Amino acid sequence: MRIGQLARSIGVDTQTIRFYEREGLLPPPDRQDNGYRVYTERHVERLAFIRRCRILELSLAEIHELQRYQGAPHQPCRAINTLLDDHIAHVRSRIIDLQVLEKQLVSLRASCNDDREIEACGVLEGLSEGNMQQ
Amino acid sequence: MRIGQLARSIGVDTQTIRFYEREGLLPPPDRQDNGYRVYTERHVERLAFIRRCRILELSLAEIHELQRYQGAPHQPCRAINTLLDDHIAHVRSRIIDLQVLEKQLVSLRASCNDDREIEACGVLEGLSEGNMQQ
DNA sequence: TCAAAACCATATAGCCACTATAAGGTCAAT
DNA sequence: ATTGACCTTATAGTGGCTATATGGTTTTGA
Ligand SMILES: [Zn+2]
Ligand SMILES: [Zn+2]
Ligand SMILES: [Zn+2]
Ligand SMILES: [Zn+2]
Repeated sequence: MRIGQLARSIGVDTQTIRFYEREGLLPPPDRQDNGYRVYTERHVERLAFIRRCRILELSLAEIHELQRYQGAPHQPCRAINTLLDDHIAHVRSRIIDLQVLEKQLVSLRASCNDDREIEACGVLEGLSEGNMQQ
Repeated sequence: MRIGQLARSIGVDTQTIRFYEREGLLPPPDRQDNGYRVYTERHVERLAFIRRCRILELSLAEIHELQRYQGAPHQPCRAINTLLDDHIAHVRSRIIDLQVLEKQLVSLRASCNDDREIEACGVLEGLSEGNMQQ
């Protein structure tokens, strides 16, 4: 299986596959005589794993860590669960930040209707005056 | 006022100020004979404006656009309000994405307790099998 | 008085996870 | 013979900074 077929089967760009190889997330495949990469079923699974992690917005570093754990199957799995807990905490904290942000933005937006001159725009005034909490 | 004092008064790094100047968000200040930048009260206000926008996570491009509007004070302000509406829409859509993500992560986490070998880790299994929606 | 500390300058590279572009080699079908 | 689809490497760009290197200037104080 060549790179284009692998890319289509998983739904990523060929560039991304080469990028993962450079980053050490995908093992370097064998090459044909002409230099073309040849992938196996293992590469397909490995790439699918990476993509599932990325959909969950795990970082490449976190994925790398998970791959290291996979290499030591008889260790306790607590580190993996902790990694996920930390990631969940990041996501939750980001949600809260954005919810605060949304409130501020909505309140700012409420300070203007659409029928003013820029000079009198409530939004621009709100941004220009220092009445912002934090 | 030199760059360090400006930086401290607003709470940014001097590098950031030079960066904003390069990006065209802060007008280039006058220079002393030794080449040091000299800022005025206008620069302070302009930098404070940028930072308030950044706290609301407006992009530098959006801030640039707002600054262009400020230069045409007798135009109608609808474009500004629309810019903010679009930004609010981005934020809301990101919140929803992250909430979906959080649910998926929590459900994945629930598939493992802390007392297994990596081989049997529910989290790793969940990531390795293709049972993910989307 | 003179050296250290604090400040300023520019240029360059790194962060993250890709994405885009350039310039070219390989292969099958028309 | 040429098109088109595919493959290769190398390099640069995205955003919004932040860090580092290297060197000039000013201020402080022993
Ligand atoms: Zn994470
Ligand atoms: Zn308005
Ligand atoms: Zn926006
Ligand atoms: Zn586990």
